[in-house]
Amino acid sequence: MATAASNHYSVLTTPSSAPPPPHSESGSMQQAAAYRDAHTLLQNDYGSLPGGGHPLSHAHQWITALSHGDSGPPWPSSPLREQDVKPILHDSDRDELQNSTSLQQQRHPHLAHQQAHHDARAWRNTTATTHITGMATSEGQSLVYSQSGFGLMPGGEQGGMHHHPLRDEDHHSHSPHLSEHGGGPGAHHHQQHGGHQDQSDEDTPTSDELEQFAKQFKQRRIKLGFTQADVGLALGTLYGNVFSQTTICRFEALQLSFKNMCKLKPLLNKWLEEADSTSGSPTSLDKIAAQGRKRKKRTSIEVGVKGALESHFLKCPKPGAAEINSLADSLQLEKEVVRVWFCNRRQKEKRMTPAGGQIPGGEDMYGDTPPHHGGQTPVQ
DNA sequence: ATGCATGAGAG
DNA sequence: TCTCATGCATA
Repeated sequence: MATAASNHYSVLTTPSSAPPPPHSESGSMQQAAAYRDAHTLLQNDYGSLPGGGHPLSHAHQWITALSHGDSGPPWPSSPLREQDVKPILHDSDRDELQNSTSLQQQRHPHLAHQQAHHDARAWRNTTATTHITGMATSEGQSLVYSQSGFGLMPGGEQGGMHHHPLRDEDHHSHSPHLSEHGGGPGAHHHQQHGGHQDQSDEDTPTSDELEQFAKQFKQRRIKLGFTQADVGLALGTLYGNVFSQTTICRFEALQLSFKNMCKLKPLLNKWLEEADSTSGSPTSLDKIAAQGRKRKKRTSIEVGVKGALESHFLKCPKPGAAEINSLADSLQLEKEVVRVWFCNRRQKEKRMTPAGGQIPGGEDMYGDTPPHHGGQTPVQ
């Protein structure tokens, strides 16, 4: 296997002999899939493990602030309309993926990071309903949906307004912990769909909206027998924007930024429609060739070192070059590794709530304890 | 599901 | 250099 690890970058899913729709029965070997020695066979097996098996111990949700006393949703109705999707094409894409013409049709350099300050919203912990009726038998579900929507763009964003100068930046001037809402008042919570639930794919969806959609999406996806990886590839086939299992997973787990969620929602929504419409049609669909890429092997940071890093992070989330150098030296890690670690750490802090971290009652490092909206069932 | 990594864009 | 979006590789 040693040799294998050097190349073949997954995506070998090409089981033309895809099994029939798992509609039949359900709840048979659900979690089994999660532990079966799958990776020995396929690597993209992970997609089939969600279901009733995962404990979701980490319980995502970015709670961070924004305890608007109003009934308004935690998220601001940011004017994000541009759904410029960025196809995954880095350097290897054009090399290895050049054959799959359908892909990357558009690549706006102006992706921009108008992320603004709406990533630290309070997602409600509504992981409930993790039930899975159907089951993704295997990743081999040769995506059975016609490519009807091929080439069509979501929301008509391609129309030409996928690009607005909106950009607030994170302004890391103050304590990085406080993210954007500097204390509440600055909070931007207004949009409230009081009366009608728009959001079909246009209009900025609300946090609640996204949450529900994500949940529904996951359920349907599983019922249809698709894995997260399948969906990711399907999106590429349908719109030319390939996404990885990771992204789909994060979407379902609501671990993306608000803007990002909004951007992906329309795509996933369309996919759902397609998949649903053609759920019975045996349309073959070859997947994109694997993307060979010589990526640096993931550095495994040992627990002890991690602890040290975390300690430093608590003290100084944004260490300077000097600090990083010192740390790297102390921990005997590459400077780059340390730097990246901090970057990732910050991102993590921004997106989700550190499991078992500062949520309630405890000491929330953000100086803002999110009020647990009573009403929804806790994680099941 | 998540950790570490890459890369684009802005400062 | 940081943030932010995204993903390979891995637990």
